[in-house]
Amino acid sequence: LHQPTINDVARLSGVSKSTVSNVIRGAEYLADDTRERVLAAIDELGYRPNALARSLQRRQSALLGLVVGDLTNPFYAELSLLIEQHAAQAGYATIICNTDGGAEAERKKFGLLLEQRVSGVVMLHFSGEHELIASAEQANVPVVGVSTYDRAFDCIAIDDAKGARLAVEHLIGLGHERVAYVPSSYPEASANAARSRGWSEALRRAGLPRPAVVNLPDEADGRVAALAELMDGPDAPTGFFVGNDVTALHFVDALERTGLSVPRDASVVGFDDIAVASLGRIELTTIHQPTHVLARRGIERLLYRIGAGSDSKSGRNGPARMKPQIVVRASTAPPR
Amino acid sequence: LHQPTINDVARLSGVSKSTVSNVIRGAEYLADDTRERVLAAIDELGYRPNALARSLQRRQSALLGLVVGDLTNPFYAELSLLIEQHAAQAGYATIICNTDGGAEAERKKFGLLLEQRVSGVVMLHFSGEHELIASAEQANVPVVGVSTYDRAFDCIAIDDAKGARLAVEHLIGLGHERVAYVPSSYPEASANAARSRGWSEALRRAGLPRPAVVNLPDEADGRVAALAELMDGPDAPTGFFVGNDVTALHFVDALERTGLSVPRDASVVGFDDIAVASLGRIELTTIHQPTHVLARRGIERLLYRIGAGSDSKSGRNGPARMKPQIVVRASTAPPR
DNA sequence: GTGAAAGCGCTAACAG
DNA sequence: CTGTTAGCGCTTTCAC
Repeated sequence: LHQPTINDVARLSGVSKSTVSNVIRGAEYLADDTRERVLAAIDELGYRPNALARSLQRRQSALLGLVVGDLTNPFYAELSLLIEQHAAQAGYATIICNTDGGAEAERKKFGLLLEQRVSGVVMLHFSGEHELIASAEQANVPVVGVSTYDRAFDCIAIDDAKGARLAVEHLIGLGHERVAYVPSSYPEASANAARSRGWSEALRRAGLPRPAVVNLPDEADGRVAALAELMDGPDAPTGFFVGNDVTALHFVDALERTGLSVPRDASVVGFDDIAVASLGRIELTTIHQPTHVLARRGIERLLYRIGAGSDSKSGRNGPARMKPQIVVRASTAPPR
Repeated sequence: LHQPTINDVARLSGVSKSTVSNVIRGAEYLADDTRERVLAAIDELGYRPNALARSLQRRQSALLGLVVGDLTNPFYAELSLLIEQHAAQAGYATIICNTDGGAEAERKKFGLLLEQRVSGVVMLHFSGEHELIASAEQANVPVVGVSTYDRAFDCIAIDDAKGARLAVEHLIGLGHERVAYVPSSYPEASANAARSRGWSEALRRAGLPRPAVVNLPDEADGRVAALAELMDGPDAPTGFFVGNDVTALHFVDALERTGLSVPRDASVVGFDDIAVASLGRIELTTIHQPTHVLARRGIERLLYRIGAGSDSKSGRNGPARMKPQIVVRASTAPPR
């Protein structure tokens, strides 16, 4: 009725608890026949080590936390997948927490993670509440940011400002003179800020004016109406740099529902290079993010810090910034 | 240096461990001032209950397992998100496991989950290895399938065969007489079988012949070549029912890369109704799946079975099947 | 090489 | 209403 424990195995194989423990953990100096007997007992009973007990005793769990703003965004779904894979490979199980980008949910889930005594946490989104990170570090659980930047923790991310500059320079190179910025609808605060900075920087360097930031309503109809109005005047932007691909997809959609066409009437550049962006029907020009590298290096960093254990801040590094690359597709063209 | 424990709280507030435990667990019959003192100590120390210890003692963790075949598929990403939300609301943390549809990864991750002593697991994909489920049930951890069907566990899913029939009947109604089936590339064994069954059933009822199943290569170039060949003859299918939306997107893409156009030269119906399917550029006709209902009912079922605890199979139900609905968009039209 | 013993941090009777 | 007690299943010295 109750799950077999190490005691049951010990009894059945006629050795002591500790011997069983030794074979489970693959200790050295074990008589071969002892090991065999124990192993036999283990699978006769279908014994499975209890990670709860082990973690309690070791004061170190095999759990990692993963905080995601919006799992529904393919970019984050892919990062999540990759991180889970790497974690599993290292023997860790991943507790996933979606925050919907909200600070409250984030705080609550973060608390959950700390109670579960995760050994570390990966943030794919951070609302900026520094106390959270402080409480984690104080509890000795390292935090790393992947594809999100904050000075509160180690992070590995793309150079957002540079990516934005690439995007805007591409548009400028095509001949666009009024290039607007459309922030992504899920506020990745830091990324948005950096991308917006890159945008104005590129404009400034080219000596071009800076059109108003285009904030669109969340729901589809409102978006179309707002866009129709925006695009009406003679000074309407002809090029748009959008904060991320998902938003860019919606943006193009809304634009085209107003009767305009991309790239004929307006050019659009996204950010992330999610899978659908390369579909023939979509062909979105965008800034590529190397998800595999981000995930791998993020996990490496986290595991290193977990391993480094109590020898304090030893592991703390400056933020690692990857070089962005632009992928030119068919959503951009010279202005009319 | 080490995290504060219940003992530290007890000492600081001058009461015993159990009293602290009582206030944490919100026991009744507590003197108000005792509670206050303890509460004060708790946040002075920044105490956080250790879920590991609690779970060990209670022989019941606050962890749920979530097994996903492909988190990269927006349909599963959304289900995962919803399930995590519901789980969190019920106080459970969700351990996510991607299997890539492989039986080996599934077995390995499933083992991980059982070692972590999850209280239950939700399968969004199942490779069919019944021993896994048996080992879980024997360890007293209930398993439910959401949007996947298998007789080994409780499940809540759409009626796949009926959905397939709707799709095919829609094509037939439009005048298509050669309607082929394109299985999804990630083999959801049971769903694929049921959808294929629904497809032939609809064809049979209409007295139409059954074209060969269209199995396409995984990589893009191969797909295009294979399709070009398939579409070449005079008896090429004019209507296609594709196993899921992601595959349908790729299918349309490949078709159009051969120089054909959808829906002019061929009609395509998908399955799932993922978000991108409704984009103006895509407008994929598809079978809608009520993700919210699936997730909610799946979790309800799981929590019920967890709660039902040892009073055995009491909770075991027949599979619940939801009615599918077709969403007609612009990827289907009468044949030329 | 193997066993005995002392906890890890918490809960849950059961006394007081 | 609060404290005492006995573990949950495992790891880890330290003797034998």
